[in-house]
Amino acid sequence: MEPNPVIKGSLTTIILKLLEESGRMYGYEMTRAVREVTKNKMDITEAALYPALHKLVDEGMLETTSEVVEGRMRKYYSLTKKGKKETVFKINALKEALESLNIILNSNLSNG
Amino acid sequence: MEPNPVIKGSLTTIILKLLEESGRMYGYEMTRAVREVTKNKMDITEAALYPALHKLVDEGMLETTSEVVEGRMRKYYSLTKKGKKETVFKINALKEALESLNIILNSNLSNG
DNA sequence: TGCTTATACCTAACAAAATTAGGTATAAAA
DNA sequence: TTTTATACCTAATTTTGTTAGGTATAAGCA
Repeated sequence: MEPNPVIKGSLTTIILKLLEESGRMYGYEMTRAVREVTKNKMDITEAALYPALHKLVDEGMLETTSEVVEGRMRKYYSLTKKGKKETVFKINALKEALESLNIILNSNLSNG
Repeated sequence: MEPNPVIKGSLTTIILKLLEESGRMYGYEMTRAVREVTKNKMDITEAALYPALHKLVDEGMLETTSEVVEGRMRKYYSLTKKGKKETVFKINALKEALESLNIILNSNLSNG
């Protein structure tokens, strides 16, 4: 059973949501957290994740601090003030979009 | 209140779902149907829709019949046998992906 | 009559975002 | 010592949607 890819366009919002919940996380940790909470059904790939993280930093949504832990580098990301505001909007927009999509996927035109 | 864009990657599945429900529809009708069932919250643009329809025809998922109704051309689309099978898979995959996304958006790591 | 709105199809150029397919490096386990 | 896990990353390509149009008919309004 292969995992679903991330629904396109939702990756940025997923990142923001994870950071809103956790305070700070590093990239690799995000990939594991998503696998875990979705029981391996969703997999965010590192090749999509890292560029998305860098873009959010460029946009002023995230800030980073780097640490070396057990001989390996970790780059922690956290929300900036601007990022916190944006997170609220993005999550609401995505939730609304998901509701619309659910209406279509669950509609039964012949009965409704 | 501007409508949400379609969640990227879901347009194909939306088309298949509409045709599974309705049997046959034409492009313009699909844009109206989506607006109506979602109460104007989702808007599928014709510039995204028509290329997506053509691609599905190329892939053998849809077949078309053209008619002139009230002086205007209508191109009706319906699912092929292959398209019907594919529709089941695509809808299930998208529903699973939405469930995973909902888990993340509704997760409260501090309480869970 | 002329203008606008609704219906109905479409494409080209561009941008955004993810995929494919790698690469580097350390630590731990087999 | 080879593999697995951790941890970062990029380049080229593909997929998909957006922006910004175009064509044409019919109906409604001024």
